[in-house]
Amino acid sequence: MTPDSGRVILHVDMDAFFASVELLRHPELKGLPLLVGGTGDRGVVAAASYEARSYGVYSAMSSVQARRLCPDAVFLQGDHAHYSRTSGVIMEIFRTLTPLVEPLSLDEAFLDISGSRRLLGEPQEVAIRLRRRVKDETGLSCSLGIAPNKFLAKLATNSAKPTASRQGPIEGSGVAVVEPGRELEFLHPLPVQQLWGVGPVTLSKLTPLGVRTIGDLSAIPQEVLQTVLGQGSGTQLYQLAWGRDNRPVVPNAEPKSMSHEETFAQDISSMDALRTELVRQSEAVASRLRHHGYRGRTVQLKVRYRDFTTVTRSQTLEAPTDRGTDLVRAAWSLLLRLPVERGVRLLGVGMANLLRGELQQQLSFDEILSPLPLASGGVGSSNPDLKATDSEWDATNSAVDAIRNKFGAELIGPARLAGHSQRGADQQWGPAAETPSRFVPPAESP
DNA sequence: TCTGGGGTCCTCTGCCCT
DNA sequence: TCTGAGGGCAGAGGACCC
Repeated sequence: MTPDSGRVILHVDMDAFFASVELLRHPELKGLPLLVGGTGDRGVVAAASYEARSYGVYSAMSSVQARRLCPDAVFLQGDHAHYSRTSGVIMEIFRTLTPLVEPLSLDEAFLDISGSRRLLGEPQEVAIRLRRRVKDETGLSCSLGIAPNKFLAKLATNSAKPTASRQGPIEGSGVAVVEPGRELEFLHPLPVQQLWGVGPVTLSKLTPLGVRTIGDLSAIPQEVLQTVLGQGSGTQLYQLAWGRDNRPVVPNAEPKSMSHEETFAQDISSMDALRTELVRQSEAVASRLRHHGYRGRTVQLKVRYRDFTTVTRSQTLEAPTDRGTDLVRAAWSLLLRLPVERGVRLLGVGMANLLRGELQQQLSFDEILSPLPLASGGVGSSNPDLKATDSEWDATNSAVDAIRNKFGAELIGPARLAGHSQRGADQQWGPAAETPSRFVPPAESP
């Protein structure tokens, strides 16, 4: 028996979500191998239809490799905004069941229905009804797992999923239940890679210990795992191997960081071009911070070189900020300390140490000693004698956000970005190809 | 043959202070 | 005054997840 007895956790995972959403917009593609993701040579597959999966293509595979394995696949540049809207509709359906809904990503969520058995009925019946409702209201299929905790519920979902074949998906059970008291019977035969936290590196440390299944892992003393994997990971994996996971379903988890990063179609070695990218990304992060009502203290810079070595640098500011100018200043000083001549493949800017809500703004020395009226120099003036104050920056940012909300993000921005096209959310999975691999008619607007 | 973007969490190291 | 131990914190990087 696990300590989780009494809880009823539902895990829902949409089947091939992005690909299925595209099939609703392009019904003529039904039955064909379909890939969604970054169509360029540096892109990756975000989702593959079950027909495409039967060729060995899976999500996170490089687009080049996916094309090689399945040259006839239709490859669509993803439309993140559309998937996000569809996800919102699905999450609202979940919330009619219980307020305890924790989205894991656009296509996955945990629901805690522990207290609702009398109201909703037996968990399996609840899951079957929910699955039918999602299908009726969105046209999309999902798989569900029910168990006494999150970890087991998610594994249960995997066992309920459809499988791939050249003829299309072979239906799974759709709903799988791990009954209380039978957790280990379900868990221990599974391969150890199915444990949360076991990736290639951890697997390579476990294999010499003779660990193949979760049951094998559970037989290793916890102290040995702590020695091999570290205190935290060793303890966590041992607990999971015994089916123990008491993490609650958290409906509104606060973000710990926000970032924006981009792989370029060609490597960049010019400082001027990198500065432009840095300004663009800093503005994007700052805009999101303000939109969600956060400020942050730690600015992070990420650089990936041509040879794929990746370095990160960070700087903690004296006061939290949500201003693009502050991010640019800190990120630029970090970038100046790195060699870029060999070519930068990816650049990223992020903010961590987030704080919520309006904060008391401390006056800067500039403001105390020489407050300048906005009209005298204007915000962002390059003349140091005409520097804008903090409150002027905040007022400007508010105005810019309002204009962007009303007319679009491209309309207004830093002078440095004038004439540079803004990168859209549809490049989430890497740069797009200049020409599509197969012609697909544009989707009609919803 | 390569390897996206946006995250979280953990570990290790070096520095500062007591 | 010097030195070492230990705690707290920031920074860097690795591993992992969807």
